[in-house]
Amino acid sequence: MDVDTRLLRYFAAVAEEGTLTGAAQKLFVSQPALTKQIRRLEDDLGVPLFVRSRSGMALTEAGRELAARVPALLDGWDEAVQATGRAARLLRLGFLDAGAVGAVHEVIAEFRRARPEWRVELRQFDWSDPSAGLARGEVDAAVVRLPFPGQEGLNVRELFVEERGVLLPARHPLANNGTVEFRELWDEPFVAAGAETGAWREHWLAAEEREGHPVRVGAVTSRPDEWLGAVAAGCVALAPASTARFYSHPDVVFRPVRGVSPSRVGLARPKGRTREATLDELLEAIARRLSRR
Amino acid sequence: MDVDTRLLRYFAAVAEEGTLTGAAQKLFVSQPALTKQIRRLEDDLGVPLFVRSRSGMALTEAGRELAARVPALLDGWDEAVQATGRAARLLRLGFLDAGAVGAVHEVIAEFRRARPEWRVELRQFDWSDPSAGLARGEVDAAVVRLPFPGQEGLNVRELFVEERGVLLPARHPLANNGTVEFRELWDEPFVAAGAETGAWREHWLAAEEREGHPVRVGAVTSRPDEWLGAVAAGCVALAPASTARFYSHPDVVFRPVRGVSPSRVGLARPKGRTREATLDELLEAIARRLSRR
DNA sequence: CTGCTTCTATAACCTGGTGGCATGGATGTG
DNA sequence: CACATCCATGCCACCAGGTTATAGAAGCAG
Repeated sequence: MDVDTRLLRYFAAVAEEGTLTGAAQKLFVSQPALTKQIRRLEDDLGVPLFVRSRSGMALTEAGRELAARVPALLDGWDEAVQATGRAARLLRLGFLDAGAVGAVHEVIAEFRRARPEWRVELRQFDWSDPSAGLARGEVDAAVVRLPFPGQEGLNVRELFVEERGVLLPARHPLANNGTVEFRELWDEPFVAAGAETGAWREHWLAAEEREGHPVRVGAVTSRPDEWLGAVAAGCVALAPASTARFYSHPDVVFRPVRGVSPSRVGLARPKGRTREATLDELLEAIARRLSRR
Repeated sequence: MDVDTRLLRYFAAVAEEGTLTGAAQKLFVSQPALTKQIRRLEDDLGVPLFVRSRSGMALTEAGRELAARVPALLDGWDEAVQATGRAARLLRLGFLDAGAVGAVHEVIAEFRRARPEWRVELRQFDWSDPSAGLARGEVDAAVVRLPFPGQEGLNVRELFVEERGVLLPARHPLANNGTVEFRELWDEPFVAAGAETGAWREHWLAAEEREGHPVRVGAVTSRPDEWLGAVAAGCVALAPASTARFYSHPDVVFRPVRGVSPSRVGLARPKGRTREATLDELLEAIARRLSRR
């Protein structure tokens, strides 16, 4: 019988979490999708894995047998992926926005000179996965924005802190001010990340700094160009200061904001994985460079 | 990064076989499908796994690393599937045609009385997989028709031998004869299994008994009802004698044939897997009953 | 008892992955 | 020089998997 490792991750998440709803949030998928997948797994195996109830999903005996084996299988696969990367002398780095990556390109160029036999791949991820590919094991390490959901399962090293400002349509009245008070933005329509990103979405809507004032969501997007487009079309969005340097749009302006917490940039890698010395070397170099700011 | 175990089996087959074309036959898929899948695996990993040449596919260093780990992962998964079956007291048997299964139903009924806590699931597979689900690990054991491709990788025990005859349209001139000479059928349009089944297809077209005379394929099908339908519509097809007892169609008749080898029925199970005592017990009972004929 | 909350299940719809067939291109071989 | 044997590509059909919206069941508070 064939399965996708994705399905195994789903199963493991539900087994651990005990509810579909909860697991769905951690996995960045909708609850109905999980319902269907878990049911399909049971159908394929011909064996019930959970007992459903109002309070959630409890493992059956067969489910416990499976749950006992799945983590090792997933780890085994991740290790195999890592091994092919090692064999091919490839290091994969994930990132979300050009701002956070900043001087990383220079570090990589130096690294390349020092270790010409290695290749470094820099992959950009969209905001549907705030872990920049780490959650799914698609990269060896990632430059991330803290905080994000799933962070606890990773090894995260904070690098630096950056003020957040706001992107405004060029014609917006506040676009003339030097600095904007966050309070003035409370009733503006915000660009938000997808609902599946939970706390990450909240953080970029600055839900905590609103003193209970409700959020108006004007657009939902997960990619930088759509994001700028939405602002040009009349929405507003919080953004780290570096955004102003790396992205630009004729009808969008960036203004500092008083009253929102800063954005923290970190370097993340999987927990407790076998260490690849060359990767450590690169990450160390990146950390040194970025922390300096 | 997520993969389907199917993709891993594909990779393992190509790695072992050394050619896409050859592996495709063993896997019962088309060669272009394999080409695409292997390429996708390489793209996902961001690492080339094979070096292509006119003579086939040679593993790269990274490919060897992967090939060294994949079998263990696949075995691990199969074992996990088996474990859930054990925990749920479930035995899965695959079969292809009602004829070969014959008295198995009675054996199962007896077994059920003796071990009421166990459940036996009898699953029918179509001819796109002559191993009746064993190749993909979908069953614990299977009643099969020998020979079939992939047989070497399994533990096969021959049970009995059964003459093959021919299914003819009722209005066919030969339908009046008592026994048909196979030679008389050489130019008839045959119903065949899909090209992906290789030697299995050949065997049921009796390619070896034609003394080089070419085959005329009148229809391709993988399911019993389509198969009978094709015969009713004017094709002919070889079939084991038991077919006459288990399938019937108003416009189709069965006649014995002289000059084709008989069909051998066997009981197959995965090689070198941990033995489940209860499964052994059931298989032993089936073997005893079927061999008696 | 009623309304709210918190679970899972179902329905309708959309998209992209996966496979099949037919065909092309490259490269040794009789 | 034709042929056989590989792998790659283009086009098409289908289904698995996702999303949103909504229903259904069951505790819990007033």
